[in-house]
Amino acid sequence: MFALVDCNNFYVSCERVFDPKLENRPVVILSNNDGCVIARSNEAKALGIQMGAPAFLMQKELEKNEVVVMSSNYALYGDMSNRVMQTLHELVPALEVYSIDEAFLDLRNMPYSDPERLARRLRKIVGHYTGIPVTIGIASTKTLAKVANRYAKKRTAAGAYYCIDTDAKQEHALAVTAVEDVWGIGRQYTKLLESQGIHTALDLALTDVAWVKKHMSVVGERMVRELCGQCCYDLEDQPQPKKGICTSRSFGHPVTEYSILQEAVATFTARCAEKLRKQNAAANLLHVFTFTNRHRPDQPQYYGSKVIQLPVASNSTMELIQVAMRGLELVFKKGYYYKKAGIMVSGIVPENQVQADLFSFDQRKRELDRKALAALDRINQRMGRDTVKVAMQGYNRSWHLRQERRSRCYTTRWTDLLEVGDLRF
DNA sequence: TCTGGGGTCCTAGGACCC
DNA sequence: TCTGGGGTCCTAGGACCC
Repeated sequence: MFALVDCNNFYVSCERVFDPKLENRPVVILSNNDGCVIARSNEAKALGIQMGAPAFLMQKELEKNEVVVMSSNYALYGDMSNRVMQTLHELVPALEVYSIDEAFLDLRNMPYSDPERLARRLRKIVGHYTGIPVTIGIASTKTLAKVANRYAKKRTAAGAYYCIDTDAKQEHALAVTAVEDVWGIGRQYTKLLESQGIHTALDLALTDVAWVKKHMSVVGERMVRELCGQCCYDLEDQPQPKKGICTSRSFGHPVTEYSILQEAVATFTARCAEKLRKQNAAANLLHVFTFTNRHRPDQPQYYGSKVIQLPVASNSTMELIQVAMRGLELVFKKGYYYKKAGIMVSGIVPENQVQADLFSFDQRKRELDRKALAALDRINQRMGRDTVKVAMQGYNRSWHLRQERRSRCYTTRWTDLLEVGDLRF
């Protein structure tokens, strides 16, 4: 059996742990730049506030209903996620972290003969240690565990658990799950399936596998098999090395100046280099892109993009920034209002398997860089991000995100520690 | 004024090899 | 009526996830 543990309204729950005044009130969390709604409390869901809705279009509605609107605080959510995952891992060692708020557990080797008892225990301990409420779905395949989790959430607003351990329960859960809510079915496949009269997960489970394979590839075939209880996806407890790493942001204000764009792109590149070093990898390709605001048809539109092959794979902040600046120079055109820029690195290889180049490879310089960067990572780890940085990243940050209502970094910054006197119930 | 960010997998088709 | 056969690598595009 697999269990899918999913944190309820995760970002809102994180905020509530440190600010109990948010309990029982409608709360929404906005995406970067305070753009769209990306998390909602149950009270906000009940008001009909949609996931992904642009905040500026809902201003009045949010005010009218006295909805608490907050910017997202990823330092907090990331840290709370680690705590939840660590707690789960202590209870069930075979764990796959599937996303910031979800984990699959492999229950095969657990001493509990009664999975529901285990679910109750997991909920209780995670709640006690972290303050985060979770919902648990248990079934014989990952896809069915997803179905069970969804079913549990629908059944009780508070979120609890559901275990698909008999054929009757399986059929029932599938029958009441809309096909669009199946893991792996998005907008396009929903359209296709609805047109064939396939409306529920049960309909899909009973569909001819050959037809599904023809129209939805092997991914669809596996989905159907998993819905029937035939396991196609095992637990992946070892995180796979990334094939591409991307850092990109929308700007708080449109950017027209080359030097500001340079600072932003240099900062994104530094972030990508950090991520590469963290997984002991280096990249062969660097992709620079920047574009204008497509929601402004009154302004001239432009999408600039350039991929550069590095002579030797690298994870050096200095080297990658130099390459990125060359790319940006080729891409930048004067006279546009840039909305967003980013860096993507790919062609990723393990750091210790970098193919050297006969002519441009300077072993000594690389070794010096490596030492300097290790020191830089240690300093920034201890003293905070960008305590030491490359000058090109600048001090200006006028391209900076809008984050008008962000909570404090309660768990990751000493100056933001909660004081007990802050809590007035 | 204003609409997120970061990923994965699969397939088809073209270019090329012997 | 009847194209040779068996491969690899790369890219673009489409679908999906949270």
